[in-house]
Amino acid sequence: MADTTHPALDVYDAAAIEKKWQARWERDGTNHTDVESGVRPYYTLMMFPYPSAEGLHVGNLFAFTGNDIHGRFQRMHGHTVFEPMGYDAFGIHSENYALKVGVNPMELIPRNIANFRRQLKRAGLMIDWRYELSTTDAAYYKWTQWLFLQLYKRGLAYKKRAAVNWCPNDKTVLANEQVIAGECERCGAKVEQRLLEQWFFRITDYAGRLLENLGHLDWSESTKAAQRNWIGKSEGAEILFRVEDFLELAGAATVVTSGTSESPAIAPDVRVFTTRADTIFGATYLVLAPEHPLVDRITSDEERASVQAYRERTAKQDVVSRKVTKEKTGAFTGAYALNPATGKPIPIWIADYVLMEYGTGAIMAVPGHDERDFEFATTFGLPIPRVVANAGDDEHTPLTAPYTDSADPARLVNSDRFSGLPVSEAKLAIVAWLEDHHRARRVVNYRLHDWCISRQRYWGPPIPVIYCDHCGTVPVPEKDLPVELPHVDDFRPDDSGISPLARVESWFRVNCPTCGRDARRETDVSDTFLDSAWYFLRYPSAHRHDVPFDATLTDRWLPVDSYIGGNEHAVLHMLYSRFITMVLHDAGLLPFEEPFARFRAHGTIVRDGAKMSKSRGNVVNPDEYIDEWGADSFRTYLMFLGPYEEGGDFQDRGISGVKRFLDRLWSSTVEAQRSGDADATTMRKLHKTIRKVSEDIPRLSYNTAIAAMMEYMKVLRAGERTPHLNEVEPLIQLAAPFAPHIAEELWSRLGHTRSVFDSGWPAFDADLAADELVTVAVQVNGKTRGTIQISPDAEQNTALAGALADQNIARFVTSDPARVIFVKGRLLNIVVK
RNA sequence: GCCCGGGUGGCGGAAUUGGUUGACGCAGAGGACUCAAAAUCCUCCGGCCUCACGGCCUUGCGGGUUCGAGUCCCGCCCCGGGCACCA
Repeated sequence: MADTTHPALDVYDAAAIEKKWQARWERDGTNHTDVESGVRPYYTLMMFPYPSAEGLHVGNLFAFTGNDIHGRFQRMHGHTVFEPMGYDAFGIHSENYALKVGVNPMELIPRNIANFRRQLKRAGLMIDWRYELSTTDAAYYKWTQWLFLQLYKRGLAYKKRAAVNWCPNDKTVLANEQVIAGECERCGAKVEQRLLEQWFFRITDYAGRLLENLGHLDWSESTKAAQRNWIGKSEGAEILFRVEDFLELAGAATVVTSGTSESPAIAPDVRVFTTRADTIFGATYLVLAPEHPLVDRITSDEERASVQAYRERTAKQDVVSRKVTKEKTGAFTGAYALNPATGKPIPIWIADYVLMEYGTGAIMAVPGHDERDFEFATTFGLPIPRVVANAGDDEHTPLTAPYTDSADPARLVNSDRFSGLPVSEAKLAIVAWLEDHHRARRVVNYRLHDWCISRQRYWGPPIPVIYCDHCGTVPVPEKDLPVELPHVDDFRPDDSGISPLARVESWFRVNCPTCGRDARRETDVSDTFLDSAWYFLRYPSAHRHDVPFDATLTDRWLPVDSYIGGNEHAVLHMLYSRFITMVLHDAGLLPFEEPFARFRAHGTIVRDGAKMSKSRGNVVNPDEYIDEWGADSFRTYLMFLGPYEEGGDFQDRGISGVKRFLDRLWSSTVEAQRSGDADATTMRKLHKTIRKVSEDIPRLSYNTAIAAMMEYMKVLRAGERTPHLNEVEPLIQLAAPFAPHIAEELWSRLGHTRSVFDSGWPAFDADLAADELVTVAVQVNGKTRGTIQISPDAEQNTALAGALADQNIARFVTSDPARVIFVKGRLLNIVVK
């Protein structure tokens, strides 16, 4: 094919020119990034897709196109832009599909990827395909396993037996993040509780930093808010309650014989966490989580049977319904503790509304000022004293409902010498007072849990650990990585809670790397979120086989300059990525601790007002639309249908407007080639458009940028005149990020030999954009009564004179103006009495 | 319950961040071209009143601040998303 051959002479043939330019870009390496030494590197990243069998989703394309426009815009501003693509191909989703069709994901995934690649190439994205990666390649997951080892080395990976979320349908453990309202995020099955040995990452060690750093990240507010919620910081105090009459309770004999380091002879303290230390005078009982380790020691003989029964009952209950059920149940332990504020004994109960995982697993119950405690006290007939009063109340006003306000008018009552203090002051004063007696300290708690990364499944990177009877848990030496995932015919999970890999003896039987004796591999694989928690580090170094990420390249390209993705990953993926980055930073392997300098969450696309779903049959298949309208129209329409960060409504009819715009761009260029005259009005509009588009693209305000170009198109084509080349050329450049193929085609037809993406960005000239006359709105008493045309820098007097010359305006000015407000070039408001 | 978004014509959505509400597009109406249709091009297009000039109303609801409020403040209602027996 000769370069000079144009697919059609004067008609915009999208299919032909898109094919032509995709081939050209590939041949010329137009989209190649000089990763080693390109000037002003700019890393635009989009969340990599899971390559499903259904093919590319419009949601993906919406995200990628938005990112691509931003990247192309940066390139036209002289940056070396790196826009890589990869596949998040491990995980339950792929595996379940593979099970359904009965084909090993090792065969399935490459097919899906090939289809994705084909679709992505049709969309005309500025991807450097030489850096493509898949998390399922051993060359990639070798380093995912390496990452595990780094965390292990630093004491951040540990194994514990824990009650975990078990999905009976997918037959695997789920992270808390993957349980939505008590159901499996993937399949919707009701999640159960199971006790299994699991690997965890100590993300809770980083809770404070993960929260703190959010303050200075340039991210979508919604994403930051979601992370804040998830981390769930709460500031309060831990207070010690001494168990009363402990010796009597435990029985003197027991105490003497078992007087070890545990020293049961000393009455134990119950440590509680509270954010309302101010209400301590109203704490009339304590509640421990049923699993609390102290329960056995303090339970009296009379209550032992009922306490035991209650504990067994809760243990059987699944994690979910325990948290959702609001009815208060519990059992009295027979023990009492001393309230350190009042010095009075209060009963100790156990109840499932207190969770062992949060705080200290024990609370001081203040039924008067906490809804849950109020319910509990009501159920069991416990006293409900008032220790906080509102403006109209006093210490005698009975409580018919819990009073939980802590804002201003609320003051302490019935609280000894603290009575009368506002809540916030009382909090500090009471904690300080108890602190002096070593009965309290200020504490910060987080809702965040450690990250469970074990999966009893097949389709993931094996966790690189070996168990040896002599040496214990031995991490696989780095030189032995990757621990390759074997091809297994029967990869179905079962109820055993053990990974399918445990059935492959030839694979898991190994020699201990330390002592050489018989040992066995860990048969669990790691969570997919670990794969995606570091992929952005891999892209620039995708060609390096000796290191996960090259120091020089990393320094050049990271942190990511612009990250775009869906808010469905606001918590999981984005939080884990930040955590992993911080860990690597602390290990001295990265110079920064936040991976994404700027993040914008894109919105979701619905169709005809309804969420797209297979069952509803309203899923947009990109291939069909690209076939019918061309990628340029499709891309531009996706960007036009709503504000990028909010998404929008995909309506089939709407795409024609965008297509018409591109048609007109085409014919205007063709016409302009047959000469034409430059025109001041058009130039003025052109420069206004350049300014608008240049401002809108960095803000991801793509819909208004396109609207601005359409507006310009109207002016350009107004009347009988033929447009001038100087009026059209810059428009081609402005449109190029949105519709790259047609832009390249028209650009080359105008005689340019280099890509439009290397042509720079049209300059905005304020002088050329300046209006000769502006329309000023004239109001009388704030109501618009007309407009006047005046010079943009005309003063108030001129404007007023002009306004009063207008009959319709003048008739509302019934007396001398009491006041005149003038906003230059905008508005004149005449105020009359 | 708490935390983020959002509510503007028949529809998708604009609005210089306190200054002419409805840009741009879709749908609709009328017209030009055509034997005709498609395509293309032009005009109109929030509601009510008026022959018209023009007037009144209108940004979820109710108040307020201001010369002026879609935009700011107070109190509500509804929709989408996140968190939630987290002490």
